[in-house]
Formats: sequence, structure tokens, C-alpha cells
Amino acid sequence: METVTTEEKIIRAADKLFTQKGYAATRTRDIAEEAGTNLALLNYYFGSKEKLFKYVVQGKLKMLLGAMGPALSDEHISLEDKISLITENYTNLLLENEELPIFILNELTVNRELFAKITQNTRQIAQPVLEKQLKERGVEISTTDLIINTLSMTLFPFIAKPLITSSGLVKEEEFVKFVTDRKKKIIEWIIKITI
Amino acid sequence: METVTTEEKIIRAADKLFTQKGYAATRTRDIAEEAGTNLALLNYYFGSKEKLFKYVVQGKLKMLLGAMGPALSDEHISLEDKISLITENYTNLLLENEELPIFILNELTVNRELFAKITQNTRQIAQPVLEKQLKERGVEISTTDLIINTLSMTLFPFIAKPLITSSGLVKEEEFVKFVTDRKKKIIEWIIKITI
DNA sequence: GTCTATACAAAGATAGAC
DNA sequence: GTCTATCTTTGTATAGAC
Repeated sequence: METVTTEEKIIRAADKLFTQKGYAATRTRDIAEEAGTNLALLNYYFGSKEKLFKYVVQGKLKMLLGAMGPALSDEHISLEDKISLITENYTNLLLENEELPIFILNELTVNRELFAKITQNTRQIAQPVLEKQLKERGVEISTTDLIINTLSMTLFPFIAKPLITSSGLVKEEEFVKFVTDRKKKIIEWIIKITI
Repeated sequence: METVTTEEKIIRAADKLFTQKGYAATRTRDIAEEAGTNLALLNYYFGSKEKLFKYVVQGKLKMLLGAMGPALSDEHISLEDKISLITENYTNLLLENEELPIFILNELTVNRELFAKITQNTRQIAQPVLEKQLKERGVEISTTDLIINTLSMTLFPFIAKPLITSSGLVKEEEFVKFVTDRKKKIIEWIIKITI
């Protein structure tokens, strides 16, 4: 018997609607209705539409970035395994939340400070370790290129999914198989490029 | 002595503001003011904010997709040159219009039909030729992976620029050099992976 | 904490005069 | 084609009952 507070109901309703329709097209009245409550409560708990939105975004952001940092900065995990980790984790996460990248990218253009802290922290810890691991291998590629190449190949299909499917490059119903099959390939490609 | 119609002034003002501030944050009153006219004229010519926005987006879309199709479907251009073409052209275009990818991706999620025609056409003409060229080389990779890999590595840094710079991975003032240097590297990487 | 009701401001859209 | 004035929707905020 799960008890859900009104605050939590509002958060879930907001998450659902913001995700479905975007910030601008979502009306606070609709969020309140979806949550089975009213406008006044929404403002009572969150103060404004924008604050509610930020709350929702923060949760998604942590989901996207949180788990990756510790693994990347672990010296005992090989480069190959780190690449696998990034590709596997992000592919699986985005398969469950296909709208996430666009959602994040949108907010990102407006609210850079919000993201700076988390990403800077992750990078500052992980990059030196990667640097060292690359140097030990005597590889020419920079950590920056390595990271960006891995993220590019993994994330881009999700970001550009509407383009990819509507162009007919990958059929809508084959998309899951496409990105799933790509996981192994990406790891091979990155290793081929990098090492 | 260039004569600019009111309609054209509105278009230019809209392009400028939508690009600077995004759709939601741009007020029709500001567009009208920027164009040196008024709200009523804006609606007289375009009917609504959304229609005006679509008009602006269409122009950008053609810029992004229009030039690429004929080159890709030309049998006399080698695979290597086509990869260079994509990477060079898109990098240069996006250096001049850094906001373009997000702008497009946003509109894309709402307005798929608008994009389907142009992209389908380009793909249908180009893909068979690429297919043939890959087969002649006896290469294992699919045209889909080839295209998506090339676009990924080229476009992703622009799409994720706020993330990349705010994380400190690439400094804001080094970004132009970063993507410029990447052009040559991407071509090498893609060839290494593909051929 | 929760709700109803209401006030207010900002922004998109439109009517009607010229 | 152009403008002024006005309408409508929507986000925000608050008063007051329970």
C-alpha cells in the first residue's frame, strides 16, 4: 500500500507532462489536474512553474551523469571496460528514456550553471585517470577525443532518432535492435580508433 | 539601394530573436519591435507565432540538408571524398550557425512530417550509390552505420557544446579550434573504421 | 496541509478604422 | 497594408474557509 504525498504526485505529473510536451507547452493547470490537485498546491509546494521544472530536470540529470563518474575514475578498470561501461549504460538508460537527451539539451542552453557543477566534478576526477591510462598504452589520441567519440557514437542515434527514422535510414520498429546491435560495434570501433 | 518589405523585415527579426532566445522566450511583440513594426502586422503576414517560426525553420533546414544530397549520390565521387564532404561542410556550416542543431532537433520532435520529405528524398537517392561503393570495396560496415558514424562525430560536438564546454572538457575559447582540428581526424577515424 | 475563488500581469491573437 | 484598441489564454500569486 504505497502512500504518495501530494508533492510527489505533482512531481510525477510534472515529469510526465514536461517530458511529453516540453516546458513551454505544458500548462501549470494541466500539471495540477494530472496530479489530481490544483494550481494553488502547485505554487504552495514549488513556488513557480520554473522551479518545479528545475526540480524535475535535476532528477534526470543525476540519472544521466551520476552513475558514471566513480567508474571512470577507477584506475583498476581498463580502458576497454570503461568504453563498454559508457556505451552499455547510456544505451540502456536511453532505451528506457528516449526523450531524455533532447530534454537535457534544451534545458542546457538556458541553464548552464545548473549543469556545470555536476559535469565539472565528474570530469575533474575521471580525466586524469584516463589520461594516465592512455599514456601507459602509448596512444596518440587525447582523452577529450576519446570521450567525445564514445559519447557521439552512443548518444547521437538517440538525439537524432526522429531524423534517422523519418528519413527511413532506420525504421521505427527496428530502432531498438539497431542501437542494441551498435553497442558491440561501437566498442570495437572506438578501440580500433584509439588503441 | 536595397528595399526591404515589411514581411522580409519581420522574417529577419524573427530569425534573429528565435535564434538568440529560442521559441518560447521570444515574444511576438519583440519581433514586431525589432522589425520596426507592430503585432498586428506580424499576424497579418504570418497568422501566428508558430507559423512564423516554421517559416524560419524551413529556411534553416534547407540550408542544412539541401546541398548534401546531389554530392552523396554522385558515383564519381569516392567514399573518402564523400566523408570529407560531409564533415567539412557541416563543420563549416555549424561554425557559422552554432545554434542550428538544437534549433532543428527541437522542431523535429514536434514536426516530423515537415522533415520527412526532404530527408527521405536525400536518403533514397544517396543510399543505393553508397551501398554500391561500399560493396565494391568489399567492406563489412553498413551504409547506415557509416552515415550515422560520420554524422555523429561531426555533429555531436555542436549539439553537446554547452555540455562539453561547461564541463571543462573543451574551453569555450578553444571550441572553434577543437572542431576545426577534428575535421581531419574524423575523416581518418571513419576510414580506419570503415575501409 | 488542502482547497475554492479570485486577482493580476504577460503574451498571443484579432477586430475594425483608416 | 498599417495601426490602435481590445479580447483571450495562461502563468503567477494570494486570501480565506476547512
